[in-house]
Amino acid sequence: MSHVQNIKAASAVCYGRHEPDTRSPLIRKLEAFVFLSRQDRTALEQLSAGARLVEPRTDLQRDGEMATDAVLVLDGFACRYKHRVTGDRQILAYLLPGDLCDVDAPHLGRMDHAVGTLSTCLVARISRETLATLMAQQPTVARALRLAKLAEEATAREWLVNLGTRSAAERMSHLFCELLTRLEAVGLAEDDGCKLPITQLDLADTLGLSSVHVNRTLQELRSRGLVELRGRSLKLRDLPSVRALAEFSPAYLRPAH
Amino acid sequence: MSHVQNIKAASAVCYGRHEPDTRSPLIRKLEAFVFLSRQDRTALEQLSAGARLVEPRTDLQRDGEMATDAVLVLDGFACRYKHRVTGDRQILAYLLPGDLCDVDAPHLGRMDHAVGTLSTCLVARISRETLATLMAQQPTVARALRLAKLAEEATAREWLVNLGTRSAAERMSHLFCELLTRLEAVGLAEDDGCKLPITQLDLADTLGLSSVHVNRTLQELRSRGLVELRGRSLKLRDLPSVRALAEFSPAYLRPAH
DNA sequence: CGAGACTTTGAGATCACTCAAGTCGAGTGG
DNA sequence: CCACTCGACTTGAGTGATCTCAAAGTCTCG
Repeated sequence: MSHVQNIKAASAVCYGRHEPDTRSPLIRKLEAFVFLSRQDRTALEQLSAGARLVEPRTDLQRDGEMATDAVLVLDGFACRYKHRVTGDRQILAYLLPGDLCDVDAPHLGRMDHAVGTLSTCLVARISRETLATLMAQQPTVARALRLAKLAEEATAREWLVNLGTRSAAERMSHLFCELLTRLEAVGLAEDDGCKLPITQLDLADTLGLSSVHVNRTLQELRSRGLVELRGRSLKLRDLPSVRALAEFSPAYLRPAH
Repeated sequence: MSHVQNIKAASAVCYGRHEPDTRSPLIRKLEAFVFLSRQDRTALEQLSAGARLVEPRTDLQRDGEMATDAVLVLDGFACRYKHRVTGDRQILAYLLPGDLCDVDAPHLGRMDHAVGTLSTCLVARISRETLATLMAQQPTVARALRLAKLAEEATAREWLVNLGTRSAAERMSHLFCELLTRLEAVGLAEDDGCKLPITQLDLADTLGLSSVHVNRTLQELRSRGLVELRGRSLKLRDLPSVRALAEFSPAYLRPAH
């Protein structure tokens, strides 16, 4: 139920103030890496303050500009991406609820890629100073963020293997397994299914395929009883087979375990 | 003349003790990012102590094992790579002279990929403690290493674009431009040429192509007067055209500039 | 109900792959 | 010094995966 369907629905979203189960996805994610104290959680919850709804297909950071502050995704799908001069786009990574991106942006000069929303997103911008204070005062949080970064790097390596060596069906299965696992970690998946609020064109630009071929591959996976993707929701009908096809093993998403 | 041709020749290599021009490649690389004091340089030179020659195709860190210490490449080509259960291999990154890899390996639990030599290499292993001391006592060096890491990440993003969106000839050109630029930075390239001590099969596993297709693409680039690769040495005969074909811009290799 | 974005389908073209054979070159042993 | 071996490179021919182009179908939202 968590993905922002439209602006009105999302306006009602409220994180972690009264109900124990509606922790911010950032906290849920980091708790998979470390044990957070009450102070840690409080500090993290404050990051969500001032979150704003952002339309689909909106840039959060532009390629070539100075990176100013970090971006925290609270709901919806965003991504890092790069455009070629030919107009081709390659998506480099997905930013899902709970992902805090460009923690060390300040070090970097100009961005060498862009960050943008795919669906409507609930997003908080976090200033360099806020972040520095957080990292200094909550060392456990700092450690968790470092581990999250390592997971991000491992994910990039998996994507290289995906693009370099796997067939269309394998690539797509691998991506679905990864997204499902990551969304499960923040409580946004159940029953081997999750929201997938992106277009087939987005998938194509992620997997290095044409959108036509994405469509046909999707049909193939469905006809084999493996995967179903209708509306904006994804269901892995036969998780063991999908994992086997993709050679997916979730270990890389949990470094230091 | 810097690449290790064979074991006897390499045994004579001696870094930065007497001659000002034979600085360790690590120092040359980091000086592209920051200004190093004499103490910084001395500390860095000590890392090269105890370097050993390693045969081609030898693992330096195995996939799935605990990462113990960091690896500093002083000469030769090494890489990060991953094997699929099908036997396919994907090379994830090249480790060239001056590259210090897995600085934060200690954080990580088990390696999610392997590191191995492609050619004969001169390699120093650096313990976690040595590294920690260095980072604590030479903050400038620590900063340079962080910048080097950012460049590594940017490189991985470029590779994703390469594998996802570029044709065989474009991919290969892009890789050549990148390697040339990186080797230039450590004084191992001249005249738009450099050593490239790897096989066509290695190239294939880097570029996500078959070795047969690598061979044919190489011939195409040569017949177009762009690139020559014979023996183990590479020459970009028409650098502007190769760069244009590859859409290569070296900015990503120099963050914060 | 109309417009625009997204998805689906068909058909032909192309890029890259596989398999298999043959060549080349460096190193080895007789 | 030659013959042999092994790994790397090259070549040809056929195959298959994926792409492009173009048109039609569907859904959503105003």
